[in-house]
Amino acid sequence: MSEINRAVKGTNDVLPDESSNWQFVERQMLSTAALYGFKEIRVPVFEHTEVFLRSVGDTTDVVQKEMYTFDDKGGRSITLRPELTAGVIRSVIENGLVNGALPLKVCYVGGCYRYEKPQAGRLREFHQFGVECVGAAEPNADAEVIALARQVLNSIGIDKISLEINSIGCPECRKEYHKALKEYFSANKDKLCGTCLDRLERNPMRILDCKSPVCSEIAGNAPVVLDYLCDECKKHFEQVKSYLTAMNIEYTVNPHIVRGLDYYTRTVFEFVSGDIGAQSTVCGGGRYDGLVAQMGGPSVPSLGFAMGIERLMLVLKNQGKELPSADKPDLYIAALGEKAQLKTAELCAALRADGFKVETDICGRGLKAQMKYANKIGAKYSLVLGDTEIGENSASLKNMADGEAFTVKLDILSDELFKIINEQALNSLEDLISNNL
RNA sequence: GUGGAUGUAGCUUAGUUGGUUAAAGCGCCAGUUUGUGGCACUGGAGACCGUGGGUUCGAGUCCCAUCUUCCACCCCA
Repeated sequence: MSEINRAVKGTNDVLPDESSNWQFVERQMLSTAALYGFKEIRVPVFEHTEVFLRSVGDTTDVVQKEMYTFDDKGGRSITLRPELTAGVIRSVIENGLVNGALPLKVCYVGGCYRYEKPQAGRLREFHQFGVECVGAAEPNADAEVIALARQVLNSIGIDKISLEINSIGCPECRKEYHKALKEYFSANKDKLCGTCLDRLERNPMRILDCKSPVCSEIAGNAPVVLDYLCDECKKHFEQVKSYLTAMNIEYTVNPHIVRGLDYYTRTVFEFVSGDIGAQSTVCGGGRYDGLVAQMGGPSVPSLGFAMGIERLMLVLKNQGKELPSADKPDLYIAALGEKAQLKTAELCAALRADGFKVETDICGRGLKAQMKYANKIGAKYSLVLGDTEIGENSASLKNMADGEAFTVKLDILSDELFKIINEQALNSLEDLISNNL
């Protein structure tokens, strides 16, 4: 296949049969967020490159080797967003939203772009749902945001998933911890793998995450962050845990979870699934108290999370979960002949104006083919219209599920159908029929 | 960026030691007495065998390159 009919590497189409799943999931996300007072914000897919350098961090892999960056025709350096927090915070600052009522609670759904090597659950264009809560420092804010994530997952049918939390402290206590880690790992320098030697310089906390057996064994005895937290951070973390318990949210403390973006402080958390391969983090988030100030706004403590929609879809699929399917057509009208087609057009217009999903033949097919089609698309009812029916001003309405048919008058078809379809009035079908006869 | 696997009709696959018009099932379309779907039967359309080179009288089958997809590392959602 040539390039013209092939999607770009690492991108995915959402096909007609899948789109209702996406619509369902996104609807659940936004409406669940609304329960907690989060309103949707929509920001551009691209930003000045500087926005990401400042927020995500210029030493991170995301910035160093995964961004789609280019100069536009005006000579600006532009980057397709690799995540949404940066752009959202930029917008919050630019539009002065921090001057309004705090906390500011916003949520978003949108595509992100990262030049990565695709694998299970990892794409170059992927979609995230996330929230940002700006201006809340208290530990119950952390718990509330985590609770929201949990409820979103539940609302789309994901229950088998675990929550891991950790605190990576504030910049003050993290300095101490880094020092301790460096000392510890330097002592074992000769045993560490190549990448970890590199990490030792750049970000020693990453070594805790290494999957090489040797490194992880060494990491097992490494100093634990939680032991290095300052009193304030320690207290905050304890309170977050109490709130989670109070809200009946199960969690495990995993001192090895380290988020990859520079802006995190204190609480970090992940929802992890064992059903989708190596890329098992479905939702990641935490507190970023310094970010707003770092991006030129006032100093306001904030936090948030993001979840990968494709990964959620994978979890649902691999766990065998069925989402509510798209609504089927209420009625298919099979029309025979020109006269009937005109009448059908009239009926379709009236019924659709009333909010019914109605389809009819637009391929010039015969009756049998039309009925087959009606069956294929899952129409709940079908109606055959020909010269005879037009002459008698009545036609036979057929329930496609059980084959039951009954007569309806054409001029009041809309009303009758409405009665039938609404409140699954299948039990009152008989009344309807006798009334019509 | 590193490593392993894959690539034949819309989908799932068969194609023997390289040999005449590349198969099957599902799906699609159309028929099986006149105007009623689901079942069954019959027929039809649909593939330059990922792409580009090469070896050969001859390649879907062998070699090289390249791309895609998949899986893992790395990293992250």
